[in-house]
Amino acid sequence: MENIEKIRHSLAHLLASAIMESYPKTKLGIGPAVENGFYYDMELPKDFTAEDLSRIEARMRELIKENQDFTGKKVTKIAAKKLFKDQPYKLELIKDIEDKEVGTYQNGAFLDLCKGGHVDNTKEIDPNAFKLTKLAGAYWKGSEKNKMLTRIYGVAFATKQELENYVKMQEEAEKRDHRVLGQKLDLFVFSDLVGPGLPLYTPKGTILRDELAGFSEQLQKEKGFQKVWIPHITKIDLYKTSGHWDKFGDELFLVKSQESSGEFALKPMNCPHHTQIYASKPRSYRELPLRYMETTTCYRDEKTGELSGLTRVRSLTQDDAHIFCTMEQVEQEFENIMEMIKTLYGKLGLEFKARLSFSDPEDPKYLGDKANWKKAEETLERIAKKLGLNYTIATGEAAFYGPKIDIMVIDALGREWQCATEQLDFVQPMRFGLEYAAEDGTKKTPVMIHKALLGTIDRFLGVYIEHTAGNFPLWLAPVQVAVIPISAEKHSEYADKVAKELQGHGLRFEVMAENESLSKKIRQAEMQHVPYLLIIGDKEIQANAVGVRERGKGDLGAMPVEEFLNKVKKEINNKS
RNA sequence: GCCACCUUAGCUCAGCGGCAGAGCAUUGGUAUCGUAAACCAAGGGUCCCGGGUUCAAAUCCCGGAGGUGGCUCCA
Repeated sequence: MENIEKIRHSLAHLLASAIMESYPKTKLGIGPAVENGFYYDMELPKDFTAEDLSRIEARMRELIKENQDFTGKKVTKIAAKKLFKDQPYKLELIKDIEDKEVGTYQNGAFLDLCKGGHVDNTKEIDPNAFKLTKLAGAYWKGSEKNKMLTRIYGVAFATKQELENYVKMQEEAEKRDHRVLGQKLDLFVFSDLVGPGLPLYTPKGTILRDELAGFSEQLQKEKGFQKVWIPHITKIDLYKTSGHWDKFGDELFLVKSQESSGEFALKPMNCPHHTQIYASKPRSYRELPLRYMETTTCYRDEKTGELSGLTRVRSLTQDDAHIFCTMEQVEQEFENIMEMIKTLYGKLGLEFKARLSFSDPEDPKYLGDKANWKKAEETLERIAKKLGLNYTIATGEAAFYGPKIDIMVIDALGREWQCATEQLDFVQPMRFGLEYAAEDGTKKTPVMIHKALLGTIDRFLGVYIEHTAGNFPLWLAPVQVAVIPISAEKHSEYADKVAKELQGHGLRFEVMAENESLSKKIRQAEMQHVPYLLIIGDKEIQANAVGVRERGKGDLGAMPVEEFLNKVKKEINNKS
């Protein structure tokens, strides 16, 4: 075990020590080390406040300075049950342990049930390199059927400097928060009348969505994907057949017809609809692969507490596609998709790695026979190796109908986000009775591949806003050029002439002709992260030029309008 | 959905039992300005909603909605 992990784990014990001193009736759950720190779950005898938190934190510092030893001791389960007779959660843990003996650790007056992994003495802990950060609720043993305990989180590092770096990083992340930037840059809004988790996109936000979706569609068309269109509601019978009704029935938005019988639902995904286009007529092997794509919105009745900005919404738009093909074609199709993903994320300046999301053989939620699952998972891993993907395997992360290659995007702050996905599905073609006539004249079941390049556009936009901190590349920027006449009176006419040229070349621009100082207009445009500002004054009019200022680079000096147009057109075409 | 906290002008926030406030933004006026905030003035409020306590509630209590951080879930 790494030393920092020992420090974090030891701090969890010290947290419990300090708590037990103040509130001896507290029932302790578990207290492990986690990424960047530690936590302890407990049932406290009183409501805990932020002031209590800082008091406990101060007490922990004192305990550290006492240079307490951590001493481990194995005891029999019977002895342990006596030691922890007032701790019902610990007793439950002891019951679950299969060995005859269990580990205990003592520091100061506090004894905890624990299998070890501590520092030898608290003097190894820097009292200024940790902080209690927040109070949260957490279900006992992670199951929502169990009681909710209070979880106290702390962050901890080996040195004060590392803690300060971490805090700085958090502050940077806060500044980039897409919910904050979404408002500052006027990209999307929410309305209490429309409802939670239902973002409304402003004209500027819609440009971003359209440009991203357009790029994705362009890549797909080049690979032989055909655009289709499906209605956003369906009879629920569709999902009873697909298997989604059983898995996700309680997360469907139900729609009631007042004119006919039968229940309807807003579509929470598109694959079942797409199967019905495939199933509309007899298919031959000669038609395969059939690739249906669509940028379309789905609706999921997510629990309100799970909603968050654009990253978790109730109306989500996917650049979705479903490929119907033979088993032999699977590999080539996956390669095509991966090629699109590489191009897309390459142009967007995002690193990524792959996660093979496989089934958990112990979990009954996965439909279809085990042999097929095994075959599908082996196929995916073979493809991942062949494509030289940097991948990890995640057991229990598969969809209920098949395993996936999930693409984890790494943003500018090093955080990982699941975006693109490609999934192999043997289950739905079977359940919908899909067929094609094979070369030998027999009827065979096609394989289905689900793919999304951006994933959910809303979510991707949230990630991308934070990745770029709102500094979108020129081809995406809602306003690409701001034309700023120094004097509204004297220079507006020429500014309008320049604007007309920009318009003629399909550029998105704004003329800032308000009666304000040049500095103020530059400040406004810079705060909106406009990539290029064209300053227009007497000098420019005389030289038939524009004064170019580039975002983040400052004044580039004057250049003829023609030269500027060529420069930006090149930049846009290259998506650089 | 569960636990904790939060909600005052378009935005960021102060006020915390006794007259509803500031900065920015908006509108009007003056200045016509060379690379990140000119000056003056005015308008703008269901203090999230509903109920209760009180002579008196933005302020205290209860319920609800929305948000934030977690938990659970994520086709």
